[in-house]
Amino acid sequence: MSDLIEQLEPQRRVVSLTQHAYEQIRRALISGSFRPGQKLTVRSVAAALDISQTPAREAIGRLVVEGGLDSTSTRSFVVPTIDREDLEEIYDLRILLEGRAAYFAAAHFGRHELASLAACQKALIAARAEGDVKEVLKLNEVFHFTIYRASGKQLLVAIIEGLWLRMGPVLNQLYPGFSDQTETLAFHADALRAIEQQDGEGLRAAIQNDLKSGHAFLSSSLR
Amino acid sequence: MSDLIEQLEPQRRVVSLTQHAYEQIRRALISGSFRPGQKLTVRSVAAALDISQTPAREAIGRLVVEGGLDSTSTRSFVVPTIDREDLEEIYDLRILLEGRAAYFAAAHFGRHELASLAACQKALIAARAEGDVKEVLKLNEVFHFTIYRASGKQLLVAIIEGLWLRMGPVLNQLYPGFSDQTETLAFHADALRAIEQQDGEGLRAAIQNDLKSGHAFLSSSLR
DNA sequence: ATTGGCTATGTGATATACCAAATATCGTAT
DNA sequence: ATACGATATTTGGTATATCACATAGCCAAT
Repeated sequence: MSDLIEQLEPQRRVVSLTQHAYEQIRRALISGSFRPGQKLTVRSVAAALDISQTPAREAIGRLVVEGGLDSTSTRSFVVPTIDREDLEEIYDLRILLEGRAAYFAAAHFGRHELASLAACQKALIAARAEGDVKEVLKLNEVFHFTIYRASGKQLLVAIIEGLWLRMGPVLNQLYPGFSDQTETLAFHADALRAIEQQDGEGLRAAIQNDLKSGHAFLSSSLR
Repeated sequence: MSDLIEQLEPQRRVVSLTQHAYEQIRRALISGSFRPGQKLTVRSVAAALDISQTPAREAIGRLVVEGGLDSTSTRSFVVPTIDREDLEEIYDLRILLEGRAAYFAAAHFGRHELASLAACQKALIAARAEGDVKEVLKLNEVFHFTIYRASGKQLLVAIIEGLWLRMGPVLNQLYPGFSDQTETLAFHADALRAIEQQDGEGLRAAIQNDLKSGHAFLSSSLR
């Protein structure tokens, strides 16, 4: 009897429309699908996702408190524009926090996770060779967060996600050049080596070097 | 003509009901007015604030994405319960980030801000003497955030606020003892001295010592 | 051609009705 | 008395109507 019960499917949890809309917009922001300054209206989001205004409005409101969207004092919502000062503060924190997550992750990596990380790096190299910028950015994200999540520090990872959320739109502006950077691959290789040796400080350094090179590129690109 | 225009009031901006509800609940959470495990329903919030369900629901949803409330898989919202592991991670990050904000703040303090900070400390001593725990917690918050905001790092301060949001409910559990701690006052005095001398490292140390003593207390209290 | 105002339209905010699912209540059968 | 099941109630989720305000476009008057 209990065997049968174990097998039964627990009735697929249909995620709420609000949650779905929230995740869709959030993902689009992180992946740089939106342009800074782009305007969003409740009705346009509702229409695009074929839902009513209530869940669309809730999703937008949630992103506003996270800083993923701005609520202009006038009546509309826009994708935030990042100025140089913002960029400096974001990268300061990214270097600090992502470095920290990487440090803790080194001790927790299993064989399986390391293998999937190596596969990710391989795919990233291939995507870059093909000039598939969208894919490069996506795989870069997977690479980094695979490491961060291995730290086991959920709160830390959540904060880092919030920083990527704010970064996303600038990638839209700049990613044709951003994804072309060659140093990234070398730093990722350093990271893989550090993980194999369970070298926390080495992993921290590799990740921080990766971020610093990205920062240098964006900083010079941003006028 | 332009003089007159300067003087005109820009028509006071009535904050939306959603925003108001959000701020009310958030403040209640940070100040420890809610008990961990306490249940919130959309209708009860709407009734308490005398608003309809829509803004109440939006306010709750926003706090859920911030981690200030939990959305139990079943249909209801609860004030999160913090376990020991959560507490450790929160304090790790608080010590890191609040220390950092304090460090940057030391260089930016003006005469005026220092005076108001000293006044805050004086009030805190008085409130503690009277055993007014609510007031002690409130003034302690003002003291800390006056420093953090002086750093000029808006994003950093926002992240720190998010950590206080998660801390709030445990204060409810424990604050009778928490607000009785005597070390806090000494560390605050250290902080004031460090600010006078524009000693960033000293200010960082003072704040971190304050947090560490609080952590030690909570950690031993939490079973 | 410029200025002023009127109108139409778009938009966020709120209230409310309704639904489905979860929970609570209560009665019945053994 | 206890366990089970049917019914009632609560509750979150969604859609929609309505309101107030902002913006844009247009027209007329000077």
